[in-house]
Amino acid sequence: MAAVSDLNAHTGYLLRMVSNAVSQEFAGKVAGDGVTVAEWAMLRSLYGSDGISPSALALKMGMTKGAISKLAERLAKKGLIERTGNPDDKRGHSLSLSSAGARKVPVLARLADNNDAAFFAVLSNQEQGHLRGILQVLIDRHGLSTMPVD
Amino acid sequence: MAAVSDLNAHTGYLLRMVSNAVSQEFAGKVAGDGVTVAEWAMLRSLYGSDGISPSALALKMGMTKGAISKLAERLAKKGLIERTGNPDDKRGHSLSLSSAGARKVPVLARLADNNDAAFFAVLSNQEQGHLRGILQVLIDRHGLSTMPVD
DNA sequence: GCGAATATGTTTCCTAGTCAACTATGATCG
DNA sequence: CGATCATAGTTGACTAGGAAACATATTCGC
Repeated sequence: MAAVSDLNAHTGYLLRMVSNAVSQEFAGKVAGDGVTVAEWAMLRSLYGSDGISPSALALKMGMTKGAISKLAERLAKKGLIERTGNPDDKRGHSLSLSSAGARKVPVLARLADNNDAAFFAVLSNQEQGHLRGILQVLIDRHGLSTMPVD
Repeated sequence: MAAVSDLNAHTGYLLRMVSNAVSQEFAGKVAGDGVTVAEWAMLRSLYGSDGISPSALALKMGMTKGAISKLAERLAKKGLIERTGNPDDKRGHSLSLSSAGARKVPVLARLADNNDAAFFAVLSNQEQGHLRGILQVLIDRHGLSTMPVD
């Protein structure tokens, strides 16, 4: 083996390549709807968790509260979500989908479904299952599922 | 099935979670050596391709030339690489490791090896092989290996 | 009940990358 | 040869996110 092993040899590196490719492809598809991948993720997270607080959402989405703050700002400006103050705790806010946002989610969800299906279609059903299983093991063992997505 | 399928259900989503986790862990480890993940990737790419042009490197690393330009700027400022003009074609430049940079690569390579091994150690050898195989299929079928890393 | 610790969001500064405009140089073709 | 076209690299405007400082607001301990 070489002293400096091939960068390609790292599984983490392969993972990053593939992950970037999926995301990038999806980014192109949702761009037509005027949203970014991160924005879609937030809209999706709000669907079903309406009225959640920014910090809870940060936990759920695996992002910092600063990032959520800015993301929410952008979505509010686009009229897709609404921010309201909490009367009980004046520090707290509530994030929820606007009606325009709520209408957009199913459309984007369909895009996401299609994108995923198309990208992984080059694998057999068995391989797809294998991949998902292995990823799930990694997620569990590394405690990555801090987010109770549903 | 729900009208809006679970975001967790998308394989691309799982992939992104795991990929981010590996990268982030590695980022923490190389931070002690004063470099970022992107900087390490460039140093590693230069090792063995000394004197490569910025645009060739962009192709190899799957980044835009603008990104390479800025990355090179940072590394040059840290004294880890050197930029020299090309006498034949006054447009072209050559990037190469400085001696300090060359000394740093093996150290970082060892860190990368360890990080990868540790992260995927929760999988059996067979599972690791499976994962790599599947990722390689995805990379091949989607034409992602534009980069002749070696 | 009042001071200290804690929680919530926002803001600022930084890294990181894309895209597109731009500059400078080189190549091609009439 | 010279106009046009192509290529190399840099730069600026922008999106995106993390880390930490910050301003409020709340709660806890005494």
